[in-house]
Amino acid sequence: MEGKIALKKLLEVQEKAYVNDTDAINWTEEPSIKNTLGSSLLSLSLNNLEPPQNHEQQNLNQLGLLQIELEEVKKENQNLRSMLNEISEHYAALQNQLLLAMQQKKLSSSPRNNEDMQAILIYLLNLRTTLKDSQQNNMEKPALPSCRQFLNTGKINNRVILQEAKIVEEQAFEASCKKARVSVRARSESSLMGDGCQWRKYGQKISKGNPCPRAYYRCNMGTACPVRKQVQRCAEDESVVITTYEGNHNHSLPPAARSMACTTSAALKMFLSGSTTSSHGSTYSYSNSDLFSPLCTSTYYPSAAPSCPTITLDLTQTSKNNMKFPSAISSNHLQPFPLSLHGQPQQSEGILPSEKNLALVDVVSAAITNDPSLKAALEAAVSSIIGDSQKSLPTL
DNA sequence: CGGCTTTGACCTGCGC
DNA sequence: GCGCAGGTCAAAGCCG
Repeated sequence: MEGKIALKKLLEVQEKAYVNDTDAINWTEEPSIKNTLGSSLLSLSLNNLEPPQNHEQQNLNQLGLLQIELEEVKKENQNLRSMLNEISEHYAALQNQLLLAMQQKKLSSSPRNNEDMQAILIYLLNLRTTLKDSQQNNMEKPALPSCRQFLNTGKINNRVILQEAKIVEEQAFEASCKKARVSVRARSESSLMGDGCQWRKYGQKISKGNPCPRAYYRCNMGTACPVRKQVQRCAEDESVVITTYEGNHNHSLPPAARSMACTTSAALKMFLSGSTTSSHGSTYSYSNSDLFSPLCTSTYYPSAAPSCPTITLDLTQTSKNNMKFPSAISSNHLQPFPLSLHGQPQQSEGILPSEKNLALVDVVSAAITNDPSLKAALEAAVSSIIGDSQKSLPTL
């Protein structure tokens, strides 16, 4: 009985040691086990003294059993320890993976990491190509730089390539701006849109399919300013005036002209950036939210000259909604944007201001406070349709 | 008289 | 090459 108790205590101690995640137990040095086992064996041997002969043999047998059991427990202990180590290793590995994943997620939001990712992609592509080539040509496995080496050496090159690509893109955009034309459709009784620039008429033609003549104007503000514009009434709706601008001003612009320039420039940028991904097909339309929502729409109409892309800003919907802009309101009511591409005529028929119109503009101005693009669009619309009431109105 | 508009002629590009 | 349409030129006319 005492031997069983001693063994039971031994197992309890061992179990306690595992639960407390203690190190290996030195069974010979552990005092509690040593004492328990010693006293148990002592009592066992004392009890077994009578009758001495038979009991001695039995005790020896029990001791042997205990030793065997002890060995088994030791083995189990070792197994459990190895399992614990394995689990600990897996836990550490998973923790590292988690940390890595968190770091990657954090870095992926930065432009620098995008650059690294591009470099890594290039590295992987190079790696794949090189391995493919070596496989196809039955070559030996080529010496490849490590990803880190590649990043350190190739990142600079990749950066240069990216910068060059950006420069080429910007140059292409500037070239497109010079060639591209911006057309503004506005509902107006006036033949000309007041935009702050001075224009000199140099020609007039009756174009095919439109009984209304087309007038040709040249910017008269700067010396040899290359900007030209065409003004023509819409054949379908003669209340709509189509004004087309071409070229860049080589002089400073008044605020009203800058407003229009801002809008046309923004529209042109949007169009040109969009054209890089969309084919120049039949009709390209921007949704209202793209540019001027909800006051007007912007639509790309295929130009008569395919080599010269034209974007049309359709401002006629504002007038459909009784959005008549009072002539007395200067575009300075709204902050002009410091962009310059196009400028526009000053001559326009004035529309007398009214309190209703003023209130309307105030409401709209308040509505667009948090929307810069809408602000620019409204500003342009105001400046283009208001015109300069002081100027006389030429007839087409 | 100077600046601007008008208007017919001319030039150029494109399609057939 | 020819015709057409769009774009430009320049002389004449108009206006302040």
